[in-house]
Amino acid sequence: MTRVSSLGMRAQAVIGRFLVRSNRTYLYERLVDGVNGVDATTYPVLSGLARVGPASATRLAAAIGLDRTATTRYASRLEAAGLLRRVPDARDGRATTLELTARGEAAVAAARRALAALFEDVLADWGEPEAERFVAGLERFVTALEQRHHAG
Amino acid sequence: MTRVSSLGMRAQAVIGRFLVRSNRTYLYERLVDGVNGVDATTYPVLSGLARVGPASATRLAAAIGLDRTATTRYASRLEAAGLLRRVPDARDGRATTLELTARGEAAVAAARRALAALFEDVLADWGEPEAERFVAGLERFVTALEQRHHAG
DNA sequence: TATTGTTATACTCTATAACTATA
DNA sequence: TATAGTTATAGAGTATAACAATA
Repeated sequence: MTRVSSLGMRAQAVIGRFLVRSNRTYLYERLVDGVNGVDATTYPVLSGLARVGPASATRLAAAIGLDRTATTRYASRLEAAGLLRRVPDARDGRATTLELTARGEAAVAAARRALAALFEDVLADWGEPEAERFVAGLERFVTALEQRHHAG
Repeated sequence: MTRVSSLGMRAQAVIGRFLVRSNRTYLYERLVDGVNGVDATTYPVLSGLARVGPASATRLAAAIGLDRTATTRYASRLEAAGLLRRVPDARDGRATTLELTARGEAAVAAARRALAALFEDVLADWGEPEAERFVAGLERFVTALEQRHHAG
């Protein structure tokens, strides 16, 4: 036996399937479908802002794993679509705070509902405790992965 | 209560975290780290070919969710690196079959082992039946998602 | 005429470099 | 001098269009 058990191999196989381009594209399409002014490129900015709250472009960029120059450009698109606004930081003349407008909040909520409905549908024929255990497992798994990532 | 339960919302939240760019990049780096001649761009072609077996560029492209023109170009890179070869199709003069070389097979195996080791590590402090249940759940979940996708 | 592989081209995403204003 | 935001630029990925060869 090698160090890598069959469980690890099964995990990499299924996660590999999950991460293939066609799947990601499918999920992003479902996510932004019918949400005006948002696409797969700008959604991470919108969603990240909803997650961390009002923030500077630099801080938001770090949170979503994107360069600050890309972040500010996508923020401009969302601003043009009326989904976020820029407000000057009163305590630092250099800084600008990005924050969602009411329509931006609504757009995020709609996108999340659409994705949640899809997953709800997928889990519909699972036993309730089974589905609950699985989602809890996902939360634990992703959190552990994030920690490993941030640890370097 | 809306149609979207909190479990669906929890699922979309955690999968959203999993799919963020920084996480995907991290996984792809781990995946191809130290595997010569393969990067995040060409890996899907290599891996897809391992999954479906020898195939034409057109068929492989459909399997990995990539355009056939991109597929054939990335295949050329992998060919130059000695990881796959092109063989003419005896029954159809237009077609070319892509197939992994021995080194290509070894590269895929190495990449998969690297990713499996990471996941193994993440799951190491889970109870064994818990980890097993979770991976089985993932397999069921991803399969259901793929079916929904292919259904349209 | 349709399809396969391939190349030419154009578009988008994203990072690095450069610029301006403020600390 | 360093940092925030922004814009200019360049490199990479990927699709559409075009082409040659074969069905």
